[in-house]
Amino acid sequence: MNIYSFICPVKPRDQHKTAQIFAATLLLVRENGLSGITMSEIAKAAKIATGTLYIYFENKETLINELFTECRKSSVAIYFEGYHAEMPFKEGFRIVWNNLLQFRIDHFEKAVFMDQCYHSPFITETTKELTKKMIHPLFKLVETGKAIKALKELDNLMLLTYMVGGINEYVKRSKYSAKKITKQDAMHLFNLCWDGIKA
Amino acid sequence: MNIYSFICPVKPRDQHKTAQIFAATLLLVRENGLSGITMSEIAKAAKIATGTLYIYFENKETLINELFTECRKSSVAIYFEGYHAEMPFKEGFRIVWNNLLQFRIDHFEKAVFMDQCYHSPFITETTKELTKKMIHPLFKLVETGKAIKALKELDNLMLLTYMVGGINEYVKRSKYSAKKITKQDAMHLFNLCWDGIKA
DNA sequence: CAAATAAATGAATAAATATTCATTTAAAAA
DNA sequence: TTTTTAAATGAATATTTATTCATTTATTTG
Repeated sequence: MNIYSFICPVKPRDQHKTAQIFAATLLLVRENGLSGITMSEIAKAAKIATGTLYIYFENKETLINELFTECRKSSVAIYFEGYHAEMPFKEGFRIVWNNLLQFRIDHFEKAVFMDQCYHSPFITETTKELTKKMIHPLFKLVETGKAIKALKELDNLMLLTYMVGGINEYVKRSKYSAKKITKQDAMHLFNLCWDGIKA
Repeated sequence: MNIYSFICPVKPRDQHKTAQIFAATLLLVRENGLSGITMSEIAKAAKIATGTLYIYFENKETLINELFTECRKSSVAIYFEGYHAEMPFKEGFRIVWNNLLQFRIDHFEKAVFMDQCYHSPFITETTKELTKKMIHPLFKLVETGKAIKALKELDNLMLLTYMVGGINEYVKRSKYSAKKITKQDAMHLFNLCWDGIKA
């Protein structure tokens, strides 16, 4: 009997290899779409045998759900880097907004993957609920903004989707036209957003 | 020899049945994602035999490419309904904006399908180029807006993606939370957009 | 070091899915 | 009505892809 049986219900895994598998999957999804990936291709791209994949993940569904959760987690972790509640609201908002943009630029493949997962049959209800909770801090941010009259008194969802939607779409189209997004572009884009949502 | 051999290179098809197939595909993609559809399921949902599907479409790739093109065409056709170049700019812009929103509400399944296709391995370069040209009128619209100093002097892509991205994301999230979008919501959302992009 | 245990392999199998085609049914022409 | 042609069918086949497992390789323990 393994000592982990009591301490940890999950079998310990080589973190490096897990990361390799995740990276390979993201790469392939960006290149071929969620409907274009196969387990053997993932294994090949991760430089492991197909069988090894099944040591790390029970099946394809599990792999995709775990990767989705990991992507959400890592994205939210970045969103609030450098943010402090005591900052003037606009300054804090700009930091979060910039982090949102930067995440999508730096980890485009994660953004693409999460996008694709939205309508996929792979993501389970459990994963959906779990990852929904993770973005709660964003809702809190816009709520604060409304409370101090910095933002328009509108539905949270509306403010957030307008903020996020514009970034998403711009980064997506820019990547496809091989356009590099400059600091100045980012500033202009922020102003578009801010002028729209400020009270 | 069939008279169409010279007049039209494409075999004439029962329009009604083609529409049935398209509708079935859109329904299934909305429900199960692009990676979750099979040819036999499409046939079943369209109430025809699998073999019949292959009379209408050479293969799965062709079916999806033709449907994508059809979705783009029908969307752009709607965008400029009621718009006239002689209108005051903001009025015309509002009409197009509203049509964009309304299309995504009324034909959500088409929006989902097109979204999914973006990163899919099915859509060929030819289709991408073809459909890219179709959205040219939207670029012209924002260009006009800039020319008369109604819109900020920013990159076309930036203005357009910010306009479209917000709508996309809002409709998407609303549908998933089973939220009905009211006329008032639409007005608020328009103001978010307009306040952001106006000069 | 040898023995025992764990991890990795990838060819083989099972399951799912695209595509075909011999046959049937419907429509048009004679 | 009979003959000819076109359209539709869906079971059968081919292909692709998920998953398994007997075997090999690496690691840990005594």
